[in-house]
Amino acid sequence: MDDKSQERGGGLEPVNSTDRRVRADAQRNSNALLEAAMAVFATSGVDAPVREIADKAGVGVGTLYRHFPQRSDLIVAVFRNEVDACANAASVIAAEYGPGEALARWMQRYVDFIAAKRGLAAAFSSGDPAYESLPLYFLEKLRPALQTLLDAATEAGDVRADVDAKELLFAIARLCSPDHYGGGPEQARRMVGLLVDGLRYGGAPSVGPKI
Amino acid sequence: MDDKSQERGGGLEPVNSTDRRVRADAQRNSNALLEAAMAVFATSGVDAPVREIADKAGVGVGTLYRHFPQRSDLIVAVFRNEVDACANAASVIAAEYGPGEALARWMQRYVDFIAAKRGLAAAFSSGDPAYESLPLYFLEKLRPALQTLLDAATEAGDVRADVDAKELLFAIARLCSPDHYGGGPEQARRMVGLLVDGLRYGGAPSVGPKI
DNA sequence: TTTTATACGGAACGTTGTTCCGTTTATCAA
DNA sequence: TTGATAAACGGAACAACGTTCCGTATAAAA
Repeated sequence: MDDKSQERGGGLEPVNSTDRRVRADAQRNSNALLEAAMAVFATSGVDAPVREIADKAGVGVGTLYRHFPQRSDLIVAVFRNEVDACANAASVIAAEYGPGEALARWMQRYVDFIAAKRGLAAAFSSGDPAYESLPLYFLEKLRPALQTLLDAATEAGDVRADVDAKELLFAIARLCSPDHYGGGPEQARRMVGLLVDGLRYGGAPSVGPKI
Repeated sequence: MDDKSQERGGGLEPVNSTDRRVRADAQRNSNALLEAAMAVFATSGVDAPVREIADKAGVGVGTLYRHFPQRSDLIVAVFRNEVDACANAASVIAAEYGPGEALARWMQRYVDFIAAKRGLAAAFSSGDPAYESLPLYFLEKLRPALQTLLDAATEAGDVRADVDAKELLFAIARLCSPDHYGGGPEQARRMVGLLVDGLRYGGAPSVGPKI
């Protein structure tokens, strides 16, 4: 909506172009609130009361609402934060492992993210316009991350070339979906593992179905 | 949980085996509440306040809670009611049209139901144990209804034989899912129409992929 | 009609998201 | 270093919600 959101992406330069600098305690509290919200959402779910988050951050609710004018803003911030973390993990993992292994490991990292996001997913589908921008953000951050891993693995001959990063992201998200009544989270892991093996299958030789 | 739920399925014999008969006003109010809830949920969504429903039914909140001890009970009742309506529509439509046409028409009826259920779907995935029984109810009511239509259409040679009713139900539900970012409800209709055409395709001749 | 179990209505309670405002404090100019 | 001041703080207060409670009204049985 409005662009007065200061440094939502977690920037570390608290300078406000025309005004004073952002006060140190404000920055500190904002970070504390984000961390507290992350922890509370993880333990008590997204429906946890804001007071619980404010308490955990050691601030009053007034302060909470100063930084996150609505409850949904807090949820959005946590989501974007975790999307960023997941996207950033790609380059870290890529620096540590070979292309094929890196791809597989990041996949599982992504599954963890989706599984954690599960509680939030319901909120996103609630029709609240506050969450409208999230799918786009999700795609813009995660697609390039995965694409880079895919390209590297493809060039190394570890993985077939005919897979679309976006489709892969959504396919995995669906595999983790709870609509498969009866299947637990380990089923999701198995399915995703299968998917990754499928990617590896057509690695160097160009066999297999070329849809 | 407990089985003191009197006549949840909409039975019309208000006799309580060992006690007195159910009071007429109680039955009347219960029906009024169910109808009001259906209307309110359709217009204001499942998050509509209970007072709004009580008002629409011309009843106090105390009466509402006498019939539906928890908010979720009201949602469950509306859901089951609409599942019943959708299931019952099958035989009505079957009596009015030929097997193939009946199948196609009921499909669209089912799509309408799923679309209306959309708001409720989020609540079901919320992990609230109050909704645990719904998927089973959904399947137990709707699968036989679709199976009957499918059998008739198959026997008439209008439709191929190698389709599972349960899978079809879930497939359509997924086609109507909002996760296909950007696609509106008309896209769902198109996709389902495509699916129905696919069923018709392998009708009398047994060609086509036999997965 | 009288009786009585039952259902009714809506005030009242506890918990939520959100707002408000008097108080505190980090920053800047002197 | 030291006021001045804009900014941020804390938590009481508010509105709206789901839910409970209980005095009152009433349909059904005697």
